[in-house]
Amino acid sequence: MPELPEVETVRRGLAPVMEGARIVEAEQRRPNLRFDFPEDFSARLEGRRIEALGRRAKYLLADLSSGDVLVMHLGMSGSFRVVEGPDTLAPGDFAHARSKNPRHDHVVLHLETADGAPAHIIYNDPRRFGFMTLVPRAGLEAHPLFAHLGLEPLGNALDGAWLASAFAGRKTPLKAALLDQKLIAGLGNIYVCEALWRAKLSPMRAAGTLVTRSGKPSVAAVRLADAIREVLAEAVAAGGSTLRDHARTDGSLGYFQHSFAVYDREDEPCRHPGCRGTIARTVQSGRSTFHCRTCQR
DNA sequence: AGTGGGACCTGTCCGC
DNA sequence: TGCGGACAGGTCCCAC
Repeated sequence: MPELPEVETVRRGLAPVMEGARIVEAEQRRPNLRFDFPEDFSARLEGRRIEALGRRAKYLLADLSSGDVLVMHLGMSGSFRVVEGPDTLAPGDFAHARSKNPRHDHVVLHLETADGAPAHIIYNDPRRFGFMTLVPRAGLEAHPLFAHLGLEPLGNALDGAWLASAFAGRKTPLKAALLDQKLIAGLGNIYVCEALWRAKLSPMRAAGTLVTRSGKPSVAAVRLADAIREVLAEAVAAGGSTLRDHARTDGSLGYFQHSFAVYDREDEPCRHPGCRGTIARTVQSGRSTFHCRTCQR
């Protein structure tokens, strides 16, 4: 599920249960996901208290009382479910509590919440492109996973001037530049397509063309920065997008997919007022790009 | 520097 | 119904 809005939605679902909770048992059901788990994964979790659950780009970060940070990435197909109460998967559980495919439940954190109640956090990931690891808080920013991560797009720093300077001199297409986590961290295929459509910019246009000769940000750069912030904020407010699986930790669905203007809308009419174009699907760096050739320039 | 391809995995959908 | 191929929200690595 996971671009920034989906990861933030997951964070908001998990935080009320995880923050302040103690990890009673960490059940690791296979040796690896995308990467091997650390050898002492369970031992470094059990008995610790979760002090806060944060997010950086598409990573979830659980601060532990030990000084470690539990780093979690959902890959393409990772999801979390929360089950409250003493029995994890008892027959009487709500439907969402049972996994559609329990064989992909790879990690289960058994918690005692801040209120002293039992709760269970279940990580399911059919494709196993996600991963979890433990990193000391002190060295987190310098860790290879984070050292080269770019700007957080919902922070205050992303504006036209920043975009124009970050993209200056780059001949790579806007689509590729926006997907590059070293520049902006958190965008993925869907929201890049959507932001470019909102800004009426072609995904094929060279990223470096967003700068004017005077060095000031172009109108296009300002439009794009605004579009990125708006589409992400709206998607977060909608609980993210749910394409083919549960997005949220209580089993409910995000609904931003109903607001897609271009993603997965090949051959459908462009939604910009007055535009008679239709949405085209092309492939850029091996991934589908959806855009309107008529109004995106 | 930039691009294209393949790799990592499983599930689903579509056409024959 | 079965089977093969294409495709999927991410990222890394290698060859040109």
